[in-house]
Amino acid sequence: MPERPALEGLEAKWRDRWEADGLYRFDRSRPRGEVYAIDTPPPTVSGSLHIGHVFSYTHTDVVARFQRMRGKAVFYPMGWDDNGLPTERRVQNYYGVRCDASLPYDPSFTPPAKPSKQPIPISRPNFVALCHRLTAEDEQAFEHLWRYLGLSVDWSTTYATIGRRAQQLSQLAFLRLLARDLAYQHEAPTLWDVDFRTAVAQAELEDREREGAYHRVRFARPDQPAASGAARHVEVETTRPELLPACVALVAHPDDERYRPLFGREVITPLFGARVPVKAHPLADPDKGTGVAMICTFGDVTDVTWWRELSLPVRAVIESNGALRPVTWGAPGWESVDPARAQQAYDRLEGLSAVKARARIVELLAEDGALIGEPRPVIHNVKFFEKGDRPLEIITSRQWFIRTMDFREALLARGRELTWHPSYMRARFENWVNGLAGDWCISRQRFFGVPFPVWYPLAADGSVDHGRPLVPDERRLPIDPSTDVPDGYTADERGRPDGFVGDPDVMDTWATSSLSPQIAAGWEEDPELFARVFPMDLRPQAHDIIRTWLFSTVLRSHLEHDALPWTNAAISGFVVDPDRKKMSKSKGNVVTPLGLLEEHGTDGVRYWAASGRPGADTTFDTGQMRVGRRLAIKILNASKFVLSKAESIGPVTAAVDRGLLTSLAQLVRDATADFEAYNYARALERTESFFWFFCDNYLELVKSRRYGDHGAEGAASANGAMVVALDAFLRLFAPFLPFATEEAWSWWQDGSVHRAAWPTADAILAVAGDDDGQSVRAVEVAAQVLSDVRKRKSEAQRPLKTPVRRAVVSGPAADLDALALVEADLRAAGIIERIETLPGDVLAVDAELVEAETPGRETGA
RNA sequence: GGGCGGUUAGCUCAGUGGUAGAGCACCGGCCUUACACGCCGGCUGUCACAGGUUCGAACCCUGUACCGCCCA
Repeated sequence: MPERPALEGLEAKWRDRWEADGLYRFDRSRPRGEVYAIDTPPPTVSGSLHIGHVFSYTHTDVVARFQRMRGKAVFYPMGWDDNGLPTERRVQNYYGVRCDASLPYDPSFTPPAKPSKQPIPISRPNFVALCHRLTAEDEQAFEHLWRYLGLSVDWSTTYATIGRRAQQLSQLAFLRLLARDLAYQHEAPTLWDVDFRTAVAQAELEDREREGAYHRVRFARPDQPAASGAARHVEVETTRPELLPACVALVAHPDDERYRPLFGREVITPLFGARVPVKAHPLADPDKGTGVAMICTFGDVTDVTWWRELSLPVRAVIESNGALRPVTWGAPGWESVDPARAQQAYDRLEGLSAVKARARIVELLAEDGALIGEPRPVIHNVKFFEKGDRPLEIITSRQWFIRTMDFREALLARGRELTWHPSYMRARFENWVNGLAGDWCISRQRFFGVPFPVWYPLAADGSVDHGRPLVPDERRLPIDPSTDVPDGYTADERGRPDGFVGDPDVMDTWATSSLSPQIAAGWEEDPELFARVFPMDLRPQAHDIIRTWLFSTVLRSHLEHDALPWTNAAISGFVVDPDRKKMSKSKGNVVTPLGLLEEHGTDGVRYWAASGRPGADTTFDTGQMRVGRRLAIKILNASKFVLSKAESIGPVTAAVDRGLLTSLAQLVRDATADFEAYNYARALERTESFFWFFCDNYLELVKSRRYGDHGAEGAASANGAMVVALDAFLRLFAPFLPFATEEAWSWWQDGSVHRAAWPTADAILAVAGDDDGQSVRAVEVAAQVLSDVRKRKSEAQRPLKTPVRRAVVSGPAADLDALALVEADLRAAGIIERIETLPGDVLAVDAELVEAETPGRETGA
């Protein structure tokens, strides 16, 4: 036991000891009922660690430590999410390279020491190798922080979402779904990012407000004879006039009297002279614009709905890079009343991006006289890929999907079966499931990801036969169809007529992350482990990815195992700055986690994090970290005091001691109930509050007695109670403040506090003996009187060691009886020479201090 | 526009029907032999607003305002 206990250095000391002792190793010999399994969120290693990570991972660790102390074998793996776009982007910037899938593998390639300005094009295998190389470095930095934070992860159980095992399982699970027709391939309009040139899923969308303008455009009505006097035009407002060549119909609400006469008739598009029908559909909003809208293939998701439900043809103009593609007007599907004029107009748009084409077509329409008035500016919501910079387009392409819509009701039922902490977070899940618009698109046209384990036969004419995919035997997985060869073929048949070709796509990262429980639990690889840990007990995560990670994991588990992947979901909030804004890099308000841990001590930072209730957004507050640090130091000092003269331990007989332990037993009950309800913050608050009472009042009350001033028996009772209390406090605080508690524990106990049993009320009450309520009251009365005496001294501005000549305590008889039990302790703690009592209604104290000595003249400055 | 959460002391937050709380900050005092990284004491309120239920409401119900998040 050190002379002056300190927190400095405890993190490194215990981190190394825990690792050496294998303290957090999972004991896989234990039966399922004695296991607590956690589906840890794999952090994105290409991103930077921020305070939000420290916050939410601490919550999980607190729960893990509690469960471990309750005797569970805790399965607490760590994954690294290195799969997908964020890594690609980081590798591109870090090494100055660009992936070109058409290049052959160069085994001798090494990246330049300094990234060149002009990105070096490299093959996909070379690019993937660099991804693996960089993520390996990133993982080390993450692991260092996690260990410094004291996460009780079993570091022998790690996985990476791009690792061999994750690839194998992603492919295996995909093939199983394919065999059951739960995964399918389909050519359909799909959300598309024109910069990343990939499909994206509904879950990856976000709305952003953008400035736009309504352009009023005039369509001709050939059904009205020139002489009739009726309107010969119909006017449409659109924010995307550049899609006019892709217009396939107009649409209005079925009840809209203005347009009812037009339904079933045709109008003619300006500039391009295409005849398009006017249709009725309830999704058309009579209050928007002129009440009649253009249906283009495809301007937005509503266009897709109209196109499908009204059985319209496709006339697509946007290419995968976002530019307007070449079109031959007059050809089948591009009929026009004046093909030459249409071509002339279109030639001025071809090759332009959507934004440039918009400006150009506005000029053309104005020249033509088809543009009515000036464009009317609006602020409207535009759909973006959450990682993208330009608005999403909708492009028809061949993609892989997992069936989702068929299971809407089943998923809602799974959501009800899951226990949510806090419970109201389930509404987020239900909102999302109810709002699903289509099956889950899982294919991405990218490079760094899990490939689809599929090839296609080539026909004699070289065309790809997507209808008969070639799949490998499961035992071959993982495979890369761009280098591996399907059974029955040879490598030189790749790309040749009657040969084969690999599927070029990779899977959405969520298609892998949604299998995190299966990957960690050894599905189809380690059946014994899998049976012990799956379904898991806990999924901890933040609320922003309920629609992605939580949803997709529930879906995969439902489809594959007909079960929930876990029984509890603990949803943590965000860390916000004092203005209630989310802390994020783009807002420039992030702080480096390691610096915080060093400044305030890990226990101090963990205290702040653990004070955040499940689901609650929590203010970044270094003040709370300082409070936590102070608490950790207090634990060390109080431990030192309790242990310093604790040789004589005997039966706990004194009223103060018995009362303290009786209250402590209640604390243990309450804190345990809090933990069982995942309300760790409440458990911490209770424990902390009682601990300060223990230090400030109980320890002061028994100090004199435990030093032997009132005989050996009294000292033995005090020591007995203090040691029991300290033992319980260290255990109760251990999940929150693992370093300070372990340090204090090591001064007098064998083994680690983190492997010690969670305290029980019964064990403490066995020491305290039967309580008639009087001993608990005696402690309260003593604390009250002591406080009043201190107040008297404080108001007189006298030192606390000033003796009290006489204290008159008035109060109800029961309180005065209780007082008698603690009088000796109270007189010693308050330095009270004599205590007198008077009957009264409420407890009150009148204290008379000894006279102040005549202050002698101070000498010196 | 829909859903969810929040609004309590200067700040950060507890508080599920029974006398409004804690910590921080602030002010004053104390080197009391575990701790000056400490201790003692003090100050601080229209519990967002308006109705309702109840013997009694910060808490339950209805509505409003504002803040935040999610989804259209």
